[in-house]
Amino acid sequence: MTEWLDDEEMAAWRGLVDVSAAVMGALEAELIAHHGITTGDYGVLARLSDAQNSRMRMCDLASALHLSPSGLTRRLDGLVRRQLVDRQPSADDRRVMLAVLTVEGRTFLEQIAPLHLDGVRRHFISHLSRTQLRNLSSAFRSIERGFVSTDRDG
Amino acid sequence: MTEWLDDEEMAAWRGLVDVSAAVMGALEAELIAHHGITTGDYGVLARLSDAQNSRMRMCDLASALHLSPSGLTRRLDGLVRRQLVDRQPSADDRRVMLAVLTVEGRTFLEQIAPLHLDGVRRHFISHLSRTQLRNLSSAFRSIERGFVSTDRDG
DNA sequence: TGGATTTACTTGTGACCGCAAGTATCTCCT
DNA sequence: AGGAGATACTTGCGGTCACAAGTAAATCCA
Repeated sequence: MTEWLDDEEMAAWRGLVDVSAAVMGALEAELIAHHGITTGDYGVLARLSDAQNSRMRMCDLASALHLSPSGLTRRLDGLVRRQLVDRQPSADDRRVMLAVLTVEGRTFLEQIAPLHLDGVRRHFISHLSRTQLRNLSSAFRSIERGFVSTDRDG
Repeated sequence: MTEWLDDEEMAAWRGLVDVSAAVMGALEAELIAHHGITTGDYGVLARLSDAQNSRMRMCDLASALHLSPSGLTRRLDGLVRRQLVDRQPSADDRRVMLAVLTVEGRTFLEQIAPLHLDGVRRHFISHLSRTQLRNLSSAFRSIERGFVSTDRDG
C-alpha cells in the first residue's frame, strides 16, 4: 500500500511530535509552578480577553480551544469557582451560555501573560532564526489549508 | 518584561499548537475507527518493534513515549490483556520488567502500520514540499537542541 | 560487610477529557 | 401554527494520565 517514511519525512514527523510535547510540557510545568494555573485554564482566559466584550458563547469557545462541550463546561466550573470567569445566559438565544472574563480574571491574566509569553519565547521562538520562523509559519499554513479540504477522505 | 509576539512569531506558535492538535487528533480518530487501537497503544507497539529483540525496559520505554512510569504500567496492562505485549522480568536486573512484543503483537502492528503511515502522509507530509520538509526538520532540530541546554533556567 | 541512597516498578488517588444521554431552545418546513 | 429535526449546554460514566507512597532490588561507601 504505502512505502515507509524516508529520513527527512521521519525527522519532520518525529520533530512535530517531540517538539510540541516538549514545549507544551515545559510551558504547562512553568505555569503551574509559578502561578498555579494549567495551560487549559490559561487558554480560556486568553481567548476571552481577545474576544469582543471579553465574552464568548460556550460552543465557540470550545471549538476555539479544541475542547469538547462537556470538557469546557467542567473547565469553566473551576474558573467560575475561582471568580476568574462568569457565566451569563445569552439574551439573543436562551440555549446559549456566555463565558465572560471577570475583572479579577482580566487582572490575573495580565499578570501571568508576560511570563507565559516569555516561556513561549524561551522554549520555542528564541531557537529559531527569522527565516526559520517564516518557513515554519508557511509550512503550518500549508498543512492547515490542506486539512480543511482533506477533512473527510483525501 | 517582555513585549508581545509579533505576527510571524504568533503564526508559528499558533501553527505548532493547532497543527499538532489537528494532525494527532485525526490520526487518533482513524486508528480507533479502523483498528480499535489508540495512538498510545500504537506507539508502544511501534517502539518495541524497533527495539533490539522487540523488548525494552519499562523505564526506557516510558521516557521514549513521554509517559510517566505509572502511565506506562497501566497502558501495558491493556496490551498484555490483549496478548500483544508480554511482561518479562529481566535477568540482569531484577527490579526491571521488560516489555516484549509478542508474535501476535508484531503481526497486528504489521497490519496497521501501513495505514498509520498513510495517515501521517495524508494529514501532514503530503501538504509539504521537499524544501518545506527540510526546513521543518531543521527548525525542529534547532528547538530540540536548544531544549537540552535550556532545560532548567535560560 | 552492611546500612543509606538511588533506581525500577506498581498501586492508590484525584484530575481531566470525551462520548452518550438528557433537557431546553431554536429553526425549518408544511 | 406546530411538529420534526438541529443546536447548545449539562450530567453520568468510563478511560487515561500524573503525582505520591509503597515495595523490591541494585549501588554506593565507610
